[in-house]
Amino acid sequence: MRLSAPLSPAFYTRPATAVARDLLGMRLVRCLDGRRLSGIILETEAYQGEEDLACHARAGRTPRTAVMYGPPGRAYVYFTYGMHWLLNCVVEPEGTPAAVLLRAIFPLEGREEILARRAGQPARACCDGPAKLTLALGIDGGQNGVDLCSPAEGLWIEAGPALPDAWVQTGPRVGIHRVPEPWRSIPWRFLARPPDGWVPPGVG
DNA sequence: AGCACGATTAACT
DNA sequence: GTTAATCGTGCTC
Repeated sequence: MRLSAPLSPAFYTRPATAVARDLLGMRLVRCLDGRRLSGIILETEAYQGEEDLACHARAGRTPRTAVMYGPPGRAYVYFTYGMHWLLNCVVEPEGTPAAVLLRAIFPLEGREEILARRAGQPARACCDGPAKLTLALGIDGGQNGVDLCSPAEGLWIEAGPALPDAWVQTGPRVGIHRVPEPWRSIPWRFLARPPDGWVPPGVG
């Protein structure tokens, strides 16, 4: 596939756990006024189906969850705690509500602007949380529903360096302590831990 | 119409 | 370890 091409719909038309694992190492790209910001995805969580009581789709199809019922490869951006925007990508075929939450990136392009947007934060901690990365990349409710398989709307995901399984840890999803078992403990969090000093290849 | 709570973060003790 | 900030959403009355 062409370099710098958004991942195709086929990538997203799969179970949330598979997409969540394979998104590790991919490059999240944000275009703002012609400037390109990007980072390597290092942490994700899978949310799959109405049965998954941690997934917003547990409430069925509502105005908020409608995007998750739509075509795969769209952004699902929602607002929480009265102040934070969180970015997901919709997965599974249309009609099947599922999404993958993006929780952390390794800043690459536009590092200066990213750090400026995260003023006061050390570089190491500037994008290591789901609400931190949306702030760092200028993502909010305006991006809800955008097509991540097209560069037209300034937000997409490209191929990046493959990360070996040895670097990937799994565990329970974060921040859902009120959710009943087995959903509270099911290991649908995927965290890449590259060796110290690792820098993604092919970047200037 | 009212209410409890949230896929969080930063700043506390 | 604890807690305030802050408001959309979904549920109950």
